[in-house]
Amino acid sequence: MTLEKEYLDISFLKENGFIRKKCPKCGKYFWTTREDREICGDPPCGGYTFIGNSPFSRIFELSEMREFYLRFFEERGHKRIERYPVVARWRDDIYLTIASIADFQPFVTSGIAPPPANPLTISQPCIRLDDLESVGRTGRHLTLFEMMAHHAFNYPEKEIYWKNETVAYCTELLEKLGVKRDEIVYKEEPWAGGGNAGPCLEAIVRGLELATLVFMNLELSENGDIVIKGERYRRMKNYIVDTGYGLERFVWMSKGSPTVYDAIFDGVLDEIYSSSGLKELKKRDFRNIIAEASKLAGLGIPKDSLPFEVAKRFDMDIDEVRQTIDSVAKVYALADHSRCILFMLGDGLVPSNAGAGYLARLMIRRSLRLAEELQISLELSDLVEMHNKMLGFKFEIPLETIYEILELEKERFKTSIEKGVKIVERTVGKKRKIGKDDLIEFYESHGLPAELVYRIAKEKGVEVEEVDVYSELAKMHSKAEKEKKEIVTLKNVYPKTSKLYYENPKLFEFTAKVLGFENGYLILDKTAFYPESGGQESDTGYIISNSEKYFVSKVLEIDGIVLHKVENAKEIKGEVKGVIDAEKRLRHMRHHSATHLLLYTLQKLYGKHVWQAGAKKEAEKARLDVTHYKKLSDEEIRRIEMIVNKEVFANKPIKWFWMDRIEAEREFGFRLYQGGVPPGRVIRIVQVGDDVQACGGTHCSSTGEIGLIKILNVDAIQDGVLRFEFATAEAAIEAIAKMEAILKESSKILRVEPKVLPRTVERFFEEWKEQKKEIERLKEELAKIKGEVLLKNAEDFNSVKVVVEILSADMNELLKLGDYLSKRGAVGCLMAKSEGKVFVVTFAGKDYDAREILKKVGKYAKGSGGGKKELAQGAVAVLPSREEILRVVFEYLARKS
RNA sequence: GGGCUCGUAGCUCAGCGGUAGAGCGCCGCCUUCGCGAGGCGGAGGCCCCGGGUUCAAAUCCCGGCGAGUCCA
Repeated sequence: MTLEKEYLDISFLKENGFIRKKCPKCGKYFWTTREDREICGDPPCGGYTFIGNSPFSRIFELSEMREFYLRFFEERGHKRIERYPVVARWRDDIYLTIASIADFQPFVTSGIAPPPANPLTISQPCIRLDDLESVGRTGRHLTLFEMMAHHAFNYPEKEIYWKNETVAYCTELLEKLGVKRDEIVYKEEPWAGGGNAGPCLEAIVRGLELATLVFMNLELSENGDIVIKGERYRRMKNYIVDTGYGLERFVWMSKGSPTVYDAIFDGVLDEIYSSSGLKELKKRDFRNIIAEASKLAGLGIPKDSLPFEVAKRFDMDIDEVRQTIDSVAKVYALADHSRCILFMLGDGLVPSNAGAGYLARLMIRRSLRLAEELQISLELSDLVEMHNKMLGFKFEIPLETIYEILELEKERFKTSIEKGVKIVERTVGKKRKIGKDDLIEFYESHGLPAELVYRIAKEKGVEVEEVDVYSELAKMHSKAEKEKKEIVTLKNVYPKTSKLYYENPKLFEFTAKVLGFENGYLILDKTAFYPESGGQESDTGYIISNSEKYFVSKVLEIDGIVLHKVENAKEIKGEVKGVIDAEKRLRHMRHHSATHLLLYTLQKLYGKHVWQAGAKKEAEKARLDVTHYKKLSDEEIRRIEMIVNKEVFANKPIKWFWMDRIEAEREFGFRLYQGGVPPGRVIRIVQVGDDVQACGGTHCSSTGEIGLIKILNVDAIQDGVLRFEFATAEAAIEAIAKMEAILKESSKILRVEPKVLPRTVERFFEEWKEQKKEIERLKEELAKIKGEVLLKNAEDFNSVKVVVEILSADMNELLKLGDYLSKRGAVGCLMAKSEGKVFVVTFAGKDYDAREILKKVGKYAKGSGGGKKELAQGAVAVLPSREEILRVVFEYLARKS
């Protein structure tokens, strides 16, 4: 089945003079009111024809356009919604908000939760890094853009509006902006993404795609009957109007500027140009060149051949054109990237070497490199400040924090490059030629762009293999595989388990009805057993059935059904009694409440960029991972410990209640979702002191019950993420006792008071080093003295001194002695019995080979070894007599001379 | 989350199975009226930690810890 008929039933199009045509170039269908229009006009089937000639009736700035759009839809019954953060904290499948619909996935789109309003309109800043390389070069790509949208969520029992209304709105909006109806092209293009799909119309005006109207009515399904882009889909019960209008593109079209960058970054571009160290950028006549390049890019001409085409048209030198385009592209990219960075950091992303934070670091480093290549005198923070002023947006993170992060990142990048340059210089100094593998290693392991390697190699006059490192890397990474998780599946269907612990976390005994028993897992109608979730470990305890006691070792939850893993049970039926290990549960509860309190304290002390990045609550200790851009000193950690404990001592109440998710989000914001986003229309809110979070865990009834919070350790698990390990109440006392025991034991061994332990240990360590050196020196001395004696008593072979001796010494001493003798031209063999084997050292002066002597000895006494010509070492299994060895050595000498 | 690189003297690093090295810095001496420069000499190493292989491990293998980097 195809989607074709989905387009044919849009009666609005037919009733308003649109006719369906097939583009002879791309073979796709499109709608237009003009009989004489042949092609769809979408690049590459045509080019931009609005540059320098806008179809709009007036010019719009970003904020004017945004307001115009939102008001247009407000006036047509849509509710205006505040933008969501660009960091998609409510999603576990994507790091960044890539579309307005991403705000409502997965719970709203799947029908589990209601939308915040219906229909609604929003202007959602989105970040897409897929086409990073194109930014600045094509004239239209941006890493951050605002997707203006109107959405309608339709359900089987209630439809808001569907295709006709959507196309009508789009047409009306464009006409209101001055676009003639016969300039509008609606191109059919099936859409798929994020597990959903559906028919889609692209609204194209003069070659530029201004909006995408998606009619999302399909979902991924293995046995679906509709195939789009190789995946199978089936129809959804609910269906969604998902539109996307590019704010920046609308502004661009209104101005008819050469590029989208010229339309939206005007002030910033001027600043970059005038502070640039490059001469040609300070001239303004290059703008025609750029306009032409942009138009050509819009025609779909590959970016590599752009300079050639432009040079042809302007009758210019191709290298000059290439250089100009290259430099200007860098200016554009820098303007774009710095705005993206403002949103990333402003919405609380902390740069890191892994995870979401890496994306921020990537953008910052690219920008720093661009700024350096352009030799601009402005700092990254200056650009960020300009964007911030122009936008007039409110960000959660204060600018001062953003500047501090940028400064730190700049320093990090600098040291990393300095280090890298050294590595390259070393390699270049050693090798004749730098190959493909070297270039890849430089980039992947040390973060060094190929351009830098070329430059250094050129300076040193070393050849470098000509390869496209980046496409090589892309090839390597495309092979990545995905793993599948294993999950427990149930044979029968059960109702959701009623969770008694939600209302009373101190209920440790209960009775319940058995609904099923599969694979050792017991399913009840209700339970007080807490299943593992939210980082809180599951309860353990007993199930008593017919006066038999079964151990419950693990509890988990699947789709609202709680599974109790019961040990050594064959069958359980009827009514059972559940008994929970109360001690363990209480410890979990204290750790859980303490985790909330610690996070709250950290956010209060350091700022809103502090987010939970993971947590685990066990009986002995708990851990909390948070994002923060700096490491903490010991003093700071002690201060945090003190402050968080004051919250404990203040004995503030802990409350939990159910709340409408939309209302909760409105009242408390997204900071609710520190531990992830719970599904459902109504969510459980836990208030620990002044902290509020969405949480399904079990908690104490007041902060005082936590007793005491002892921070055991803090370390960085990656750049930008700190891990706090801590313990509460009994667990804290246990942990402290453990430390104390270690201290006591250590001081007992040294027979000192714990408080002088550091000093004593230091003294011992120093003395140990001192004595080690002394022993070394004495051994050296001893070897000399022994050596002298041995030389005096040496045998003689054709005036070569031969020394063979069995001593009591260790390997080190034998070697020193052997070395001494060898240097004095003696030949021979030393042996010593030690540690259950016999060490052998042979030496041979200058004219013989110690390794050969060792071989002979080894053959005679069952052993092996090796070394240098002058001195060799090894071991043998049996200890021969001195005479026997002497004979072997003499035999060797006799054969050699 | 996954991959890769690196942990050796105070610093920058070499060595990559066979008795731990270089340059810079530090200390002393010579030279100088003094400083600098130069010359000579010296101090300074749990070769990140823990296992394993081997006659022998800084070096090879496995596991940790730490630093860096790329990708998702």
